[in-house]
Amino acid sequence: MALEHAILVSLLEQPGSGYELARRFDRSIGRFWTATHQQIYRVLRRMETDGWIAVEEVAQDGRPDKKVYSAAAPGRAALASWLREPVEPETVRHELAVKIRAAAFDDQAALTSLISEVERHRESHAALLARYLTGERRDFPDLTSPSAQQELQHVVLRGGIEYERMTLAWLDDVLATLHRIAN
Amino acid sequence: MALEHAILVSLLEQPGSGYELARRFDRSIGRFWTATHQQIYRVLRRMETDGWIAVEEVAQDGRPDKKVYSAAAPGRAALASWLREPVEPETVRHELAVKIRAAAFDDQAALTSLISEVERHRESHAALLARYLTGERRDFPDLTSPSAQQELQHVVLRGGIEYERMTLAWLDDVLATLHRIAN
DNA sequence: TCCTGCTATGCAACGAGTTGCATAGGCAAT
DNA sequence: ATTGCCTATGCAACTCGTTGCATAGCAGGA
Repeated sequence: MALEHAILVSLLEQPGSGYELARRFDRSIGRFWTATHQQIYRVLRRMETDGWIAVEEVAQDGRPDKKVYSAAAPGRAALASWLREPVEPETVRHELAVKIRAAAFDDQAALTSLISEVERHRESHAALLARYLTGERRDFPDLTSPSAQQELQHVVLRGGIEYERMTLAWLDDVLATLHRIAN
Repeated sequence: MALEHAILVSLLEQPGSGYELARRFDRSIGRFWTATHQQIYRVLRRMETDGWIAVEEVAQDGRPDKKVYSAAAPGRAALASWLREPVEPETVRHELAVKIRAAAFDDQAALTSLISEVERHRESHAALLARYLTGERRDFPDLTSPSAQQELQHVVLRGGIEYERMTLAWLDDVLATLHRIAN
């Protein structure tokens, strides 16, 4: 279980409310660990009960109040001991790959609809890659001596960028293959 | 939900028992859709109740009996309508990426233990890539006119191969970065 | 002989994750 | 004026996925 830990890392990088965390998970972190707002709120409450995080109620004008969370000492300790545990292999759930193999057992129409699905998929990966690259230029300009935190955030982002590049190239391969079959 | 569909595809490619399916999921399909044997048995029973698959009890000598499942017409129909639904974006749960960012908030010892974790991770990806490449040579020799099924299986495998190559390169980048920070 | 490991299936309990819905004020556009 | 969207938090019900355990026969090695 690592949602707690992903939240702790995010709060250490920058304190925030459940809502803000949910949006961060939709952006950068979310590509490595997805979570909905309900999940986040539930886990935040548990973490607060366990003393892993501290809360501060913040009144805002023009907007509902929010609870700003930040990592507390027991949370840091929990994160430290988790860091020393062995890493589990990443789990991938690639629905598209299953569909591609499924297309062998269906007709021409299914192939055509799959092609447009793959194209749509390709679009969204291209858009995400563009967003990553923009973020990289903004957040990681050439520095003579970046901090450890920046270096680590950057290498994870580079992983995302390379993943998207690889995926785009593979989707092109998939499209070429589907067209060859459908000809 | 796509475990049903992944099982259907696997049964269409080749009928088999729950146990055999579990092993297939540990091999090829498992890298695109993971499932434990308990999950598989539970879903198989549901699919049988719904008439998606047919069962045949097969006695074996020297081994326990097994139930060999195969896809039935309603199952094929369910697969066909699923194929026409929009694809959801793949979900990735990349614990290692979270740990790398977490390392910014811990000490030198954590960094050292993370480095050996990344190296172990790298080993297993290298081993998987080797297995994929062996499988590719075995299952997809140069053919003048491969079947649609072969083409589709092959393009999915190429995706796995490229994913592993990309991951290996990234893990090297991660190791270089971690060493730079630890120096 | 005992221990380990493989084939083969399954139950029970729990924890993780999803879906639908609810509240509630403010802002912007139609 | 009403509709729709954004911030902000949360409950309830459900399904999915994991973990631990159980059974049971056979094979192979210390």
